[in-house]
Amino acid sequence: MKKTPLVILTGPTAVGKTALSIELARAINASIISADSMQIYRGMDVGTAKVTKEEMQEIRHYGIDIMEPDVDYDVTQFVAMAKQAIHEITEQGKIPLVVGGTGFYIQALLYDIDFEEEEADTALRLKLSDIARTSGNEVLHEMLAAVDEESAKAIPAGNVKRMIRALEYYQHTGEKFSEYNHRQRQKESPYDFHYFVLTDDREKLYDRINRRVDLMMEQGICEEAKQLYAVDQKGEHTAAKAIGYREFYSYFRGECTLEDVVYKIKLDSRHFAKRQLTWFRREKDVEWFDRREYEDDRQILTEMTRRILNKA
RNA sequence: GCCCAGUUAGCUCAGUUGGUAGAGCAGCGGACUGAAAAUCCGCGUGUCUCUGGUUCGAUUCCGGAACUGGGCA
Repeated sequence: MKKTPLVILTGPTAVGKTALSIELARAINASIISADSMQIYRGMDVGTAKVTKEEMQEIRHYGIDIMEPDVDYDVTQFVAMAKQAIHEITEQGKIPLVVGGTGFYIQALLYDIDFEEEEADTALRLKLSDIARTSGNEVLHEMLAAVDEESAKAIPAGNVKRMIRALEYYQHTGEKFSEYNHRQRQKESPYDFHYFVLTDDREKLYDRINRRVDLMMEQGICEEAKQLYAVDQKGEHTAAKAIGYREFYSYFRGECTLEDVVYKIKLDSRHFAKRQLTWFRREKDVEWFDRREYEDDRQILTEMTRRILNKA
């Protein structure tokens, strides 16, 4: 059977994915699926640099504004949503275009990672994180080593979150997490895809990030953060972990100045962009588009379109 | 003009009882398969302001200069 075509457009925060994605969607007759872990939340617009209605034009967007910030979302929900959207878009004779900076989501979708086995076990996660807090990370690490040596070797004792997931998986399935991972890694993508990663000179990227944060301040990111804070004062939900929002928490509590907040948002965004780049560098089959090698978006667009249509 | 303090990594600063130096932050690299904008791991050579002197040896002690801050006129 012929594989479903799929185009991915990603890259670090602030490289200019959004503007290009609209142009690309028009050029290849696509609908867009957002692969962004924070743009799914309503009321978080300027801080997530969300596409506006005007920017969208006539292009249909999936996966934006589908959750309230006090409800948690995760990869499994993303994959389910995206698969449904791909089906729908393909039925219409259009190409699904995945756009967003959440590499983990893209990976899970692209290789159709199997998440069926169980529901997230919040109670167990809490219990395990309690153990780490009261008895120390080493105890958790030893627990993991006892059932899954390979995972214990791969996950440092400092990384409580990943130790918890490995233990959770083992408890629920009786299979070692490392074995499961190994199995998933073998998977071949069910899609006939292009994995475009947009990048740029590091200094230019950081400049753009810094300037964009200043702009966000003018556009009312503070008000949005205030609303989020009102809903989730403790910052327990995933949405409250978003860069551009979480930095306001200490300000609202009177622990720092607004200047400190701006500095921190810029810093966190730069660190984030760097992590994204690390992620994409490791991914297989990506096609890099370095802005330094092209004169403008027009040229990049032409080249992307050429590659997509040549294959089809 | 005089007196005091300072000048060490991109930034803030430690330190060397004289044997050419180290933290935090920044920056850089990496991991990641149900929290992922999350979480975690790793990487520190720099004219120790310049210039004379003492010394086997000075970033460290002494003299001078420059710059910065504070004080007195």
